[in-house]
Amino acid sequence: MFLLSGPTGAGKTDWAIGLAESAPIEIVSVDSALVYRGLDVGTAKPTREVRARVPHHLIDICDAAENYSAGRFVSDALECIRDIHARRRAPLLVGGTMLYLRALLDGLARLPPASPELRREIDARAAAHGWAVLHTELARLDPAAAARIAPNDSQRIQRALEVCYATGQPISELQRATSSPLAPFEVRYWMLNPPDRAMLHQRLARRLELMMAGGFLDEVRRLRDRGDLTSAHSSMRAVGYRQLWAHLEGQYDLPEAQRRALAATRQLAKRQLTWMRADSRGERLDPASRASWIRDICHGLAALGF
RNA sequence: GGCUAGGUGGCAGAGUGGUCAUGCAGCGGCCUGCAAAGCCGUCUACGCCGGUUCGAUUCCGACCCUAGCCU
Repeated sequence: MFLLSGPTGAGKTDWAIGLAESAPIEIVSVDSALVYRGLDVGTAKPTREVRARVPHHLIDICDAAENYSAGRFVSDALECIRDIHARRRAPLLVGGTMLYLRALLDGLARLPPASPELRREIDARAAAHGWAVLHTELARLDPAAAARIAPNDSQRIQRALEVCYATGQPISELQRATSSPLAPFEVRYWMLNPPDRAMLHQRLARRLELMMAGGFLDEVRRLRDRGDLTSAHSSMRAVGYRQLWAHLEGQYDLPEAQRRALAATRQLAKRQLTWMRADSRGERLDPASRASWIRDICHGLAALGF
């Protein structure tokens, strides 16, 4: 099986589709935003036509009001991989959600899933007393976790407390043991690495222009008009959606929203590049080497009898 | 030409005779079930020239530029 990651806008999707056109592969998306139905333009989701031609998985698998998670991703992805293998084809996992990728590569500890009740309760206490107080409480329950988590890092403090309450054990203890769910497979892992940041920024700007021209704002308006979504849903916290939502709420004008959306996109790409730099496992690919990459994989697959 | 206000880091915007504004962007980093999230760290600033001073971005003078008003 194959893994292809890279920052947003690097062209991962094009590569994957290019490969799928000449190799017996199916694409498994590794992307926390593509899972949501109704988020199309702003996520640069592969079109229906493309998906009719090349099998894609883990796209449009949940409602925008749901909260998908890394845990669900790992089991969903493993199921996809098994199915694709059963069809005598090779899975190509493609995406830029680095936590998901890492969860697959390194495994996730056996932790309880999110508990909406506990989170609500923790949020309420944070609103009343501040996160610093909860961090102090964490320091009492799980000193090792508290030492690693910044006093301001609301999300991780919440998760650590949630796990402590739910299991009665410190999260730092439970996180100790993990094993790679990909261990049984032969994996090749590539990272698409744009050599020039300025050029990537240009691409991102151009892509956002195209999204705006392609009805991005209407898409967000439609989602907002459903009435059951809020800016707190993970789907609406996605890059671009958040800023356009805020604009529709009257927080700033459209040019400002677009400016902020673009900045958020650049920051996303930067964080993805940071993950990539820290990961020595993947082979770095230059965007110019697409044709030879495809050729090599085709040869490799042919040798394996595909 | 005269008067007035002002010229602060990529942008916005405080302030002070000798340590630090701050926010945004940028850059670097962290990352175990919300991750397109959340968080941490970080940069060359004081228009120009001279003067006062132990020391000036801050005080004084000239000059340049900008905005408004006047002729």
